[in-house]
Amino acid sequence: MTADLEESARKLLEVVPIIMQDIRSEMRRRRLLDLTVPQFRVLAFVNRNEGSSLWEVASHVGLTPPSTSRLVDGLIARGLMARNDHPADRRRVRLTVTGHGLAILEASTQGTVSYLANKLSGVDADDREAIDKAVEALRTVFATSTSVVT
Amino acid sequence: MTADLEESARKLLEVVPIIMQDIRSEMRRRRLLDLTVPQFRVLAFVNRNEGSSLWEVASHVGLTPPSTSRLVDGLIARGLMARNDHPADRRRVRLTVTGHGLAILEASTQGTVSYLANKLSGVDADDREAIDKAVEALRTVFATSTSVVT
DNA sequence: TTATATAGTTAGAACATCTAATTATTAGAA
DNA sequence: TTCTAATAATTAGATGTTCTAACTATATAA
Repeated sequence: MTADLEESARKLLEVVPIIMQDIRSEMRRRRLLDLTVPQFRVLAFVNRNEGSSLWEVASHVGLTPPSTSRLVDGLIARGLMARNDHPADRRRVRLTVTGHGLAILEASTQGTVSYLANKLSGVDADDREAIDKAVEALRTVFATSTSVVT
Repeated sequence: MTADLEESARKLLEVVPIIMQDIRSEMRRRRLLDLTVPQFRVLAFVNRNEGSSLWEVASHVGLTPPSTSRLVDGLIARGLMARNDHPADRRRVRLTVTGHGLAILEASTQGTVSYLANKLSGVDADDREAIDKAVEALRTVFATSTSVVT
C-alpha cells in the first residue's frame, strides 16, 4: 500500500517540474508582458486578496519577506501594484493591484491559459476528467501547506 | 467546450506553481543533500540517460547550454557527475553520474518522495486514482515539449 | 513604562541564469 | 580536397533573484 503511494509521489515529482518549466518557458517567450512566475503569482494572489499584508503574500508564494518586499518594489515601480498604510496597524502594509496591474495580470493569465488549454486539447475526455479531479484534490492537499522557509 | 478546456488550464496554472514551491521548500528544508531543483533534475535525467550530451540535458531541464554547463560544473566539482569525451564526436561530451552522485540522488529522491507520499496519504482512493491517471496523461502531453528558450 | 514580539525594509553576499562571443570539431559544397 | 557553414560546448560579463543578518517602527503585555 505504501509502495503504491510512493510510486504516485515519484511520478508527481517527475512531472510537476516539467510542467512548471514549460509554463516558465512559455511566459518568458511572450516577453510583451514580462512577468516572472513569482511576480505573476504575487499579482494573482493580491488580486484575489485585496489589501494583503506583505507577510501574507510571502507565505503564499513561499518567499522570505525581504525577497517579497523587493519583488513588490519592482511591481510598484512598474505601476502594477500599490502599497498603502493599514488603517488599524501602522506596521502593516496594504497591498493592492492597480488597474494597469490587473490588465497585465489578465492578459498574462489569458496568454498562459490559452497555451495550456491548447496542450490539454490533445488529451481525451476521460483523461481530461481525471486531470480536473486530480487538480482539485491536489489543491486541497497543497493549498494550506505553503509557508515561508526559515 | 473551449471554455471548459480553459477552465481546466486555469486551475492547472494555479496548482502547479503551488506544488512546485512546496517541493522546492521541502528540498531546501533538508539541507543535508543540498540539491536545488534544477540540479536534482539534471542528476535524475543523466542517471536515466547515461552519456547524455550537454545539449540533451539543457533541452530537458529547459536551461540554456551555458547555464547547464555551469550547473554541471558545480555537480562535477562536488563529485556527483563526470564529464568525458564522446568516442565518436569530439565536440560532444558524455555526462555520467558518479556513484556518490547516485547515492545523493537516491537519498534526495527518497526524502522528497516520502514527503509527497505523506501528503498524498491524506487523499482518498478515488482521488488518488485520478491523480495517477492525470499524471500519466500530463506527462505524455508535456514530456516532448520542453525545449531550450531562445 | 519598559521589555518583547511583530511587520516591514535595507544592506550585502551568493547564486542562477541570460546573451554574446569564442573555441573546437564535424559535415557539406565547390 | 579544401573552404564554408553548422554544431557542441565553454567562457566572460551582466542582470536579476533570493537569502541571511541587521535595523526601524509600531504594537502588545508585564
